[in-house]
Formats: sequence, structure tokens, C-alpha cells
Amino acid sequence: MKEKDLNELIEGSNEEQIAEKKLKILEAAIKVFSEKGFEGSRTSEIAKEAEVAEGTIFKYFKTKKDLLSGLLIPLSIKFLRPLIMKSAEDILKKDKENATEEILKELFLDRLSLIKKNMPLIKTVLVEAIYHDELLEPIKEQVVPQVLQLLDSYVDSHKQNGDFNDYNTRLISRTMMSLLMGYIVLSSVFPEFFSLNEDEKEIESIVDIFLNGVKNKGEQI
Amino acid sequence: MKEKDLNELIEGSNEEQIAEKKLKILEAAIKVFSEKGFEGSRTSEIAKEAEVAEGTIFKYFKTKKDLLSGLLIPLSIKFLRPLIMKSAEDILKKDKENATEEILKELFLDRLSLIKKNMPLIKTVLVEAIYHDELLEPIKEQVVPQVLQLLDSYVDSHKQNGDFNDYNTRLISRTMMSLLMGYIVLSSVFPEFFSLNEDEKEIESIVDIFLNGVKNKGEQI
DNA sequence: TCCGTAAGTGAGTGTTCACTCACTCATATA
DNA sequence: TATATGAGTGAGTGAACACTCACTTACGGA
Repeated sequence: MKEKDLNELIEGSNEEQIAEKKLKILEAAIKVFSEKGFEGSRTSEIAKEAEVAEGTIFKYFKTKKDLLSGLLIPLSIKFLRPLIMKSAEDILKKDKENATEEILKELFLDRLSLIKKNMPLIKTVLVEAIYHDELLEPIKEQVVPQVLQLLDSYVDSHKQNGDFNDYNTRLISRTMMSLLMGYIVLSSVFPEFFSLNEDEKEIESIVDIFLNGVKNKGEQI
Repeated sequence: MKEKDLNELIEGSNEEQIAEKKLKILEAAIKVFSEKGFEGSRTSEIAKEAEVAEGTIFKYFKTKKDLLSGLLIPLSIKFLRPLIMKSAEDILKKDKENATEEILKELFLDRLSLIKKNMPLIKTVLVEAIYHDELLEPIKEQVVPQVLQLLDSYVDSHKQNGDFNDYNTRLISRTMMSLLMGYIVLSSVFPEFFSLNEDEKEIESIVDIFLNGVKNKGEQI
């Protein structure tokens, strides 16, 4: 069932139907790459994981490297599209009705679960992008601008109605990303040091610090 | 000259003198690993970079993997020790005399330049720690607790004298780390999107948001 | 000067790996 | 039923790799 998800998404979006075996190979590649890294993974292991013969991999992907590039399509479909679409709806619709705190909390929690659900895929693509420039380019062209457009426009509207201080918009967006990324990375790599509470409590605190800072205002002169 | 740095540090700290060739091999390994990743690196390339024969590598390191573990020693000496020592001095001494803003700015800038200077080493160890658990353990035992002890005690003292709000200490420490990490990662991986100013201006803004948050207090009811 | 020791060398080796290709077989069509 | 097609297979292959080892060289002490 799990491997159907991707296919449905792709069908639903008018892209060419991806063969069942090809899908299983991609899912297997995500799993193995995320556990061993690209160079540390063996095509034989991916074949085993996908329950196909090793030759089948090379029917669908010319080289092992093509298999890595092939992950970019699942990345944009499974991760990027929901990221963009759901955000647009939620933020823009509910923004006026609810407190900023609530909206941000919901937004952060939503992004958090989306990232956690796609962790192996995201991890693989981001880590390998460090060593393979070809991977970084599509991210710079397709992912980052979309995410920033959303965040920036959200921030801008709050600056305009006086909710937010007049910091540089991009600085505020970057701060939001830093706080969420930092939480995810630190609490998953070093859980014994940084996982203090359930996600919901944590996100609440993060939003609170983001909005109010740590300084005790009673102290100010 | 560059490869002398490490040696001097090690000598100065009463550890055994590291042979010149061994040092060159470690420096070369840091360079090659950081460019290609551990599995993507060839011992032949490391040998070439270090200007030694391939066999020499295996005189000093039993296996290629030992070479990776060997990086942990340079890591703690080149990076961790200065991190701990300089912080302890600076923060604790100047804390009372200067404004919190100034201390934090100096602290962040200092950590930033230390991290940037050791980027290839830090990058390699952190990325490979994802795939090799043996690397993560020393970090969990030697690096993270030390850094946290420092940060936490700094935060605690500011909570006690009323400078900081009564958030969980670890939460505040994590926020500081997230903000700095986020800035470093985002502005070095996606400079065209996130490098807005010189480091000093950026750090000032980060400290300001950390202390005061983004919310416009005039708006509050 | 001669020897002993140890650092350094690099051609050689066995293994592992990505990739190929001649083949099988299930299904579609007539 | 007979034939054609192409998806799928997996033993085989050449290249690349980590690692070895017999050797060379440099040097300190007798």
C-alpha cells in the first residue's frame, strides 16, 4: 500500500504513470541511501530491498547516480507540493481569525510532521546535495524560492498590519526556519539532551520565544 | 606551516608527539573526506594530497575507517578545546561589565569564526556520524555535554539575575544553538537567499531577535 | 665503516562492485 | 493455438579499490 501513495500522487497530477517496479526501486533506494549514504549503498542491496533482480534497476535507471537524481521527483511530489499547497490554504485563510500564536503553532506542527514523515527522503537528498552539485540546483530553483515566497509573504503581511517589528523580512523567515530546523536536528540527533517534551509543548515554547524573545522586559531601563 | 598548528597544540597539551607524516595524512583526509564524503574518497587520493605513498597511510592507520576515527582527536583539539576555554574566560569575566547584547554578539561572532575556520573537519565528522555510530558516541560524551554546560550556566546566571525570562534553561540554550547553526547552514548552502549582510550585522540582528522576539509590543492588548 | 632498526615505498593481490547481455516467460494479439 | 513483444532476470565481466609485503633508504650507535 505504502508504495501506492507516490503513484496516486503522480497520476493525480497528470504526470506519466510510474511502473510499479520502478516505484519499488525508488522506495528501496530512499531506504538504503538514508541508512548507508549514496556511496555506501550497494545496488545489490537496493535490489534485494525492492524485491527485484539487480538487472531490473538498470532497466529503469541508466546508472546508480541516475537513481539518486530520480529521488528529486518523489521529493517534489511527496514533500514540496503538500508543503506549498497546504500552507497557502491554511495560513491565508485562518490568518485573520486566529491569534498569531495559534497560527504559528499550527504551521510549525504541520511542517514538523510533514518533515518527520519524509525524513529518509529529505535527509538523503540534502546530505547528498553536499557532494553532488546537480542535486543542489533543482533545490535552489524549485524548493527554496517556493518556500520563501510563502514565508516571506506571511511575514510581510504581519509587518504591514503592525503585528511584527520592522526587521528585514528574509531575516524573520530565516529565523523561523532556523528554529524549526534546529529543533528537528538537535532533538533527533541528540534526543537525550534536547528532547524535553512532546512536540506540541516544544513548538509552543519555540513560537513563544520567536514572538517575545528571552529578555525580561521588566528589567529594561 | 598549516600542518604545524595541530602538532603544536598536541605538544602543548602533553599528548604524544604526532609524526609529521601522520599529521599530513590527517590533514589530507580532512580535505578529501570533506569534498567527497568518506565512502566517496579514495585512499590513493588522500595519499596524493598528503604527498606520501599509499602504503604509508596503512603504516599509521590500520584501515580507512581508522582514518575517519582518527579525525576525532584533531576535532577535540582544534575545535572543542578552544571552544570551551575561550568561552569560559570571556563570558564569565566580561559578563558583569558589559551589556548582554554586546556579550552575546561577541560570543556568537567568536563561535562563528571558530566554526568557519574548522568547517571541513566539523562537516566531515558530523555528516559521517550520521552513518557511523562509533563517531556519534564520542561527540555525545565529549562535545555536547561540555558545550551545554557552558551555555546552560551562562543562561542560568542570567535567569537568576532577572535578565532572562523563566524559560527552561535547556530550551534557551537550544534556541541559541539553533539560531547560530541555522544562520551558518542556510547562508553557506544557499548564499543567494540567506546572506543578507556581513556576518557582524547578521549576528547583531540574530541576537536582537533572540532577546526581544519579533512581536511588536505596542500592538499588545 | 658497518650494522641494526625503523620509516617509507609502490607494485601486486584478492575482493567487491556497478553494470551488461543473452536469456526466460507472461501476456497481448491475431 | 501460434507468435510477437518487452518486462524482468541473474550469472558473468572488467575495473576499481583497500590493503599487503618484500624491498629501499636514511640514520644513529659501536
